[in-house]
Amino acid sequence: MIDFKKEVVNAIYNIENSLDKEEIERLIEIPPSYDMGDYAFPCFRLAKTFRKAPNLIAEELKEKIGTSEFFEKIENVGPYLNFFINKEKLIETTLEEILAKKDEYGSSDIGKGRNIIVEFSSPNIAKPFHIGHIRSTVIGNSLYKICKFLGFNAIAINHLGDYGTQFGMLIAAYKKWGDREVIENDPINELLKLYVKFNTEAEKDESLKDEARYWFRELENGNEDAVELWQWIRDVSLKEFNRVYDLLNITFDSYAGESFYSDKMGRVIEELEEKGLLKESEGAKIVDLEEYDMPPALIQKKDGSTLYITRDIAAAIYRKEHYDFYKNIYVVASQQNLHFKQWFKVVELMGYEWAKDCIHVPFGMVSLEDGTLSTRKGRVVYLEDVLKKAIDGASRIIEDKNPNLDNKEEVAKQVGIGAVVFQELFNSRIKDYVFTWDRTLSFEGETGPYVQYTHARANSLLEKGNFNVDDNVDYTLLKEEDEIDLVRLLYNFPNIVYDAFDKLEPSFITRHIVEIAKAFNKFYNSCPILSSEEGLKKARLNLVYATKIVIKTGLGLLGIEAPDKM
RNA sequence: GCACCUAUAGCUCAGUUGGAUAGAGCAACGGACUUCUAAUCCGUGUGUCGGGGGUUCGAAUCCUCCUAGGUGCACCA
Repeated sequence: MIDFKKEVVNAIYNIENSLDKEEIERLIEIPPSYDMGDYAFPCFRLAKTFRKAPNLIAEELKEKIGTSEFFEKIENVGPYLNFFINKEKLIETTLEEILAKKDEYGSSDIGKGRNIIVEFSSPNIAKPFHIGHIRSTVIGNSLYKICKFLGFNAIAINHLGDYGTQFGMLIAAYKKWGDREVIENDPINELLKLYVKFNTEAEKDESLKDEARYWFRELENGNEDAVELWQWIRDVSLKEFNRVYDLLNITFDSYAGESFYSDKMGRVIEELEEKGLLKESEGAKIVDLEEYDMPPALIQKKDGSTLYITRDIAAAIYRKEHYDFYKNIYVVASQQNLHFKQWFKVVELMGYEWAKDCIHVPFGMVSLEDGTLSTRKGRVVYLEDVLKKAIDGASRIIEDKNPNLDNKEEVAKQVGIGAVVFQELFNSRIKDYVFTWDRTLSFEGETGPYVQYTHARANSLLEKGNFNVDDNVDYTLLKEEDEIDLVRLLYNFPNIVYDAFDKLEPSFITRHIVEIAKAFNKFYNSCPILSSEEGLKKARLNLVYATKIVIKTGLGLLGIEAPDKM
C-alpha cells in the first residue's frame, strides 16, 4: 500500500535538506478540513533558520517542489504547504489492499516472536460480578485482541482474587453459619450474605477477626479442611463468572490468581532479604521507598502472612521466568496507581531490568446515580443483569423493525452485548463515569448498534448486488466526495489500530469505526449503488465490501460481533 | 496535610507530538421512507475550552498558582 505521508516527507526532503526525514515527518500534520489538503507542512520551524517569514518559505518551497504522481495538487496557503493526495491512487491502493488482505487488513507482524501478557478482569471470588468489573474485563479483552492482531503472542490472564484474609473470613463464617446446599443453589448471593454477616458480627465481636486470620493462616499452611472449602468456593464462583464471560465471548489463557502464587512468596521475601531491601518496622517487614517519595511497601504482616503487593511481585517474577514477556500489562482501576508504582519500584530495586516492561493501564471509576458502588449498602448493579436487559432491549427493537429476521435470539444477543461493550470502550479509559440505564440501552447515534446496523446494511447490498470479488474494476469511476471521504477513513484504519496499541487505548478504534459508519451512511444516502450502471455499480460494491471488512475487523478488535442481518 | 487524576456546547464526550474557522452524539425544532434495511440521512450551535499569570511567531494542548470534583496514602485487595 502506498504510504502517502512518506511521500510527503520525500518530496520535502528532496528540496530542503536542512531537516532530516524524521524531523519532517514529525512536523507534518493533517489539516482541519479536507479541502485544505490531506497533509500539511507548516513552515514556522524553518522561519528561524532562514530568517524569513514562513509564508514566503512556503511559497518558495512550492516553487521548487514541482509535481508528483502521488499528489494531484501541492499548494501554499499562508505559512503552510498543503498536499492533496492523488485520489485515484488513494482509492486504488486502499481498496486493492483491503480486498487482498480481507480480515487481515490493518494487522501486522511487529509483534512476531514476542510475548505480551494482558492481565484483566480479575474479579474477587465469592463476590458478585458487578458493573464495576466491566471496565477491566472489556478494555483488557480488547487490548488482548489488538496485541494479537499486531502479531504478538498475547496471553490473557485472569488474576482471580481468590486469596487473602477475606477467605479466612469466608471459611470462618461458613464454619459458623454455612449450609452447603443453600450455597450451591445460589453461590454468589449466599456467600455474599455470609461475608456481610461476618463483617457485621465482627464489628461487635473482635475475636471473630482473629478467627478469620487463623483460618487464612491455616489455608496458607495447607490445612486440608480449609483447602477443600476454599477450592469449593472458588469452583462455584468461577462457574458463575463464566456465565458472564460466555455472554461477552471472552476467554482466558490462564486463571492463575493470587492463590497460585501462595507458594512462591517465600522466595520473594528471601530474595528481598538477601538484597538488603527488607526492613523491620513496627513488627512488619517493609521496603522503604521514602527516597522515591512513596510510602513504604508492606511486604509481610507482623503475623507472618503476606499481602497483595507481595503476591504481585511474586507473580511478576514468575511470569518473567515462565513467559519471558516483552510487556506485562495490568488493566486495573486507577485507584491502584500508587500500588503499582510502589511494586514496580521494588522490582526495579531488586535489579530486574524488566521492571520497565511492566505497565499499569489504569481506568476511571464507575459509580451509580445515587453514589459509589457498594455491595454492602445494596448499591450494586449486576453485570449479568445489565447484559440481559440490553439483550431484551435489542430483542424488542428487532420485533418492532425486523420481525421476520431469522435468528432473532442470536442477533439480539450480539446487538445487546455490542451496545454495552461499545459504550464502555467509547470514551477515554481514564474518565470516571456514572452508570445509567438510559445510556447503556441507547441504540442510536454513536453506539454499537449503529455501527452494527451499518455493517448489516453493507452486507445486504452485497447480497442483493450478487457481489463477488473481481479484479477487473475501474476505481476511477469513484469520484464523489462522499466516496473519497469514506476511502480516506479506510486508508487510515491500520494507523489507528497501531495508535490504539501504542497508547493502549481501545477507544481510538471505537471512535474511528463510528467515523467509518457515518461516512458509509452518508455515502449510502447520496450515492445509488445497485441501480448504477454496471461499471460504477461494481466499483461501488467493492467500496461497500471493503467497508464491511474494516467495520467487522474493528468491531472484532473491541470484542463485538458484526451480524450480517439485523 | 501530601501525591495523582479530571474540568471543553443544556447533557455525555472527541480534539493525535503546541498550529490554519474548537468538533461529534444526545436532547430540541424542521425536513427525507410506493425507491439499495429510517437502529438511517439532511438542516438549525451567542462555547469566559474551570479561573489568574507565564513560555511561544502561535496555547484547549506546555509551565506555575488558585478553585471545584474524584482517587490514593502501613498490616484489606
